[in-house]
Order: sequence, then structure tokens, then C-alpha cells
Amino acid sequence: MPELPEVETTLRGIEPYVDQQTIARIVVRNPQLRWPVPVQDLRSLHNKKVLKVARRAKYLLFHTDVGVMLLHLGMSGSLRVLLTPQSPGKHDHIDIELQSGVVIRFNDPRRFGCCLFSDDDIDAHALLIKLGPEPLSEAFNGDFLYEKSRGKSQAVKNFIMDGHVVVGVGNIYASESLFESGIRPSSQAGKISRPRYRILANNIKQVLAKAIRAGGTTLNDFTQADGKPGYFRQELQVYARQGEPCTRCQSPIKSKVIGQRNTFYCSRCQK
DNA sequence: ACATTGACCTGGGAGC
DNA sequence: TGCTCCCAGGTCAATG
Repeated sequence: MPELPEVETTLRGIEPYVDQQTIARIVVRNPQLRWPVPVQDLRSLHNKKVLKVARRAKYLLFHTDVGVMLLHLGMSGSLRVLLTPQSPGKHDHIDIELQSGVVIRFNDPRRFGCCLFSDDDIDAHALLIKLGPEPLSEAFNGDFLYEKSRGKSQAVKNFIMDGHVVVGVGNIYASESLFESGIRPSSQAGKISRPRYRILANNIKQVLAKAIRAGGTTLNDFTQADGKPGYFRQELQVYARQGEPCTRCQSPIKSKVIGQRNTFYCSRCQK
């Protein structure tokens, strides 16, 4: 579920309650996420101050002076800020209890998310070291995409969804960015021109930035940290709109499976 | 090196 | 009502 805008929205929602706050304890009710939760390691965070909470790709990073807790929301995860005690529900796997009394609660029905700990250089972590640039950074631009794509035969949609190319672009925003750019998702990445990649890079930035401003996209169960949905769904131009008229040319939006993921596009506007 | 496929897991909706 | 099947925001590991 969560792509970059949803994770960024989550970060902004929890930051005021977490930054510079001391962790009282971390309660793990179900350690069986994508990888086993290192319960013992997390104990070392008890009574430690969160020096900074940040985002890298779709990972949330809780920095302390003894190590970093990494949290990934997977497909169905979310964090909630609880200002008053609430009894945990079925998929409330982890609570980060702060000394202030606030609880950050991790819920993840499908358990594709993960919670890990690192006391090494976090930038060198195996899950982070090979990742591509942040899409909203200056390092990510059309020239970068152009150079990186030479010789690649895969569909451009798969190319921009590859975290080793650029992070944060998931299934929703890949379709949306390609629509805004007039590029057919199935086009071979290696055959797209430099000018078109410049357009695409700019549109990825704009779509993501706009989605962050809207608090992300709620399709089913994504919620911001305060429990509210994201409001970008009403801004979607093609995602999940198959059969509906294109907002630009009125021809019906098509859907097609590319790389095992459903993909949405306008066959008239996107060549 | 590159590209595709399978795997992980639960819940909700469609169809019978 | 209840069963079966299909689908869903991610991404790593295994396979050609």
C-alpha cells in the first residue's frame, strides 16, 4: 500500500510525537513479519531518546545513540499515534511506548512489513546500500534516468518501479507519472529518449510532491498517523480508472498487467 | 548483468 | 450463508 507519499505522510504525522522523545519500551506482540523482529536488540532502545526520525526510500528510521530501528510498512502497514491507551487489535503487532505516554502503534494485516535494528552505519545497511536516489532529490533527474536505462529492454514502468534505479515509485505513482508524461508504460526503457526522460523525471517529482501535499492515497486501508485517510485518490488520473474516460481526451482508460502488476494508461495520450 | 517469476500473508469482494 | 477464486499499495530470492 504505502508508496513514498504515504510513508512521508506517516513520518510527518509521527515526528512531532517522536522527535527528541524517550522510548519507554517497545512491545512486540507478533515478531513474525517479513523477517523475524529482533526483540532482544530492540530492548536496547528502552530508555533511549529518539535523536531523529527520518525516511529513506520507504523505510522509516528511528535514530538513537545506540542504533537505528528500521520500519517498513510493506503492502498493508500503517502507524498510528495514540494519545490515550487503546486496547490492541488483531494486527497491531508492535507498540513503541514513549515516556510521554504517547504510543506509536504498528498495524499490518498482511505482515509484509518489517522492523529491524542496526547498530552499524545505517547507510551501509544491506537493505539500503544498493538503493537508487530519492526521487525528490537533485540527484534524480532525466539525465540520470536516461543513462541508467541504456541497454535495458524491460518496460519503462518496471524500470521506474525498481528501487535500485529510483526509490519510492510504486504501482500507483508509476502509472500516474507515465500518464502525465504521455509515455506508454510498456515502452522499452532503453529506447526512450533523453528529452522524454526529462519530462518523466519532472512528472515523477510533481506527482509525488502533490500526493504528499494531499496526505497520500487511500485505496482501502491506508491511514495517516492521526487515523485520517489520504486525499490523493480523487486526484488520480488513471490508476484504478479502467473504462472511465481519460480526463484529457475522453477515450476509455485501459488496464493491462505488466510485470505482474496491474497498470493503467490512456492508449491515445500515451505513445 | 539482466529480466522474469515465485514467495511471503490476510482480507475483501465477486461469482456460484 | 458459505464456499472458492482472484486481487491488492512491496520487494527479496531464486531461476533462467
